[in-house]
Amino acid sequence: MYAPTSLLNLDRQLCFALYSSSLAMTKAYKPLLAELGITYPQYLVMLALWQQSPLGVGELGSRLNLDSGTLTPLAKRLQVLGLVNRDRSERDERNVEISLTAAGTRLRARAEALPLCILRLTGFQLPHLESLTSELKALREQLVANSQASVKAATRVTASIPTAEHTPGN
Amino acid sequence: MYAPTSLLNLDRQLCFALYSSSLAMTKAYKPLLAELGITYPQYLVMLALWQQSPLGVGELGSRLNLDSGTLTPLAKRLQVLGLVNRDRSERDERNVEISLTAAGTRLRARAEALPLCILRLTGFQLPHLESLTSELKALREQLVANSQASVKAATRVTASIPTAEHTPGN
DNA sequence: GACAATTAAATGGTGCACGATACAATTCTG
DNA sequence: CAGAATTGTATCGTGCACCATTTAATTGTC
Repeated sequence: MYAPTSLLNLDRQLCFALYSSSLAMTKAYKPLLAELGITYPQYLVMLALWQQSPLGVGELGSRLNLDSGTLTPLAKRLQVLGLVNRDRSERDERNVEISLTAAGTRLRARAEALPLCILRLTGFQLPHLESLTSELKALREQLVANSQASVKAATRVTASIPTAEHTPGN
Repeated sequence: MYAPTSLLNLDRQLCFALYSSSLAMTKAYKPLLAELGITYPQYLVMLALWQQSPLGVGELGSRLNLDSGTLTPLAKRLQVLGLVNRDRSERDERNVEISLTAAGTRLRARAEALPLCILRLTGFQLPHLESLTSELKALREQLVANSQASVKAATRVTASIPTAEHTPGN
């Protein structure tokens, strides 16, 4: 059985290009991160904390677009590694603040070599890499905004909650 | 603690842009695929099979860049859903052929609406989407080729297997 | 100031991804 | 043609992602 080219062709799908290049990127990082003793999602958390520490679980989640079900166990593993602390906020006991330990801060120096290693692996020129990065950021924002709009529109119908604004017509 | 802009800045990372836009894409597909009763990786397998069926596990893996540890249980779930068959090849009993059932073939018609739905969610023009797709494909190929080269080079050193060719000298 | 809504994390369950290993069928080699 | 290497799947263990639910703390309201 064979189907000719169509809109469903695997190699035409943006979704698949995104999916497989993201997995390939993760694999490219893996041996480099293994030397630091962390996984790829753990590295992303460290990147966020190297920019600002401490960060609450929720704030971390909104920066990385991950939820507490992902971040709670991940942060616990980083804690076991001695890279972060997890402490309840005193002002609001609901909040858990993730902060860098001394070892976590020190790790940053060893991580600084990574961006250049990866740049080389891509074979891209820096400006090209940067424009691709910002295009993907724009794509993500579009998807998040429009997906939410669709869900909201559906909710509005099923729950019949009247609202003042117009929904952008899917 | 606050660190100013640097090469490690989260929003500058191509890896993070890829990672988060890929997850956002998966979430955008989720409600659409829920109506078909399948998950996103299952959808990718179906895309491959709609192009050609049957496909061996290995062939499927090389098209999707996934290994048997991922595909075997995934294909079993598709089998439980009644969308595919899994049969040992008669010519070579090691091979397991994944083939569409009648229901699996029928599902294609319902999936044909998806690409346009997603195109709308991206807010992109079709040519823009296509160029981004092929750029990501090129990126993936670069990463796969260069990552393998690095690993090979490392293996060559540690195992001291002499070879004739030069390794691209990162 | 009790009590209902809201908010923030944590928990439990499912489905990937993937490395390492195991196992069986096939192919290669002497 | 017997044993060794190779090949193709399956299995197991770990670590995500994410949904739905739970629990605890805070805020809003009467």
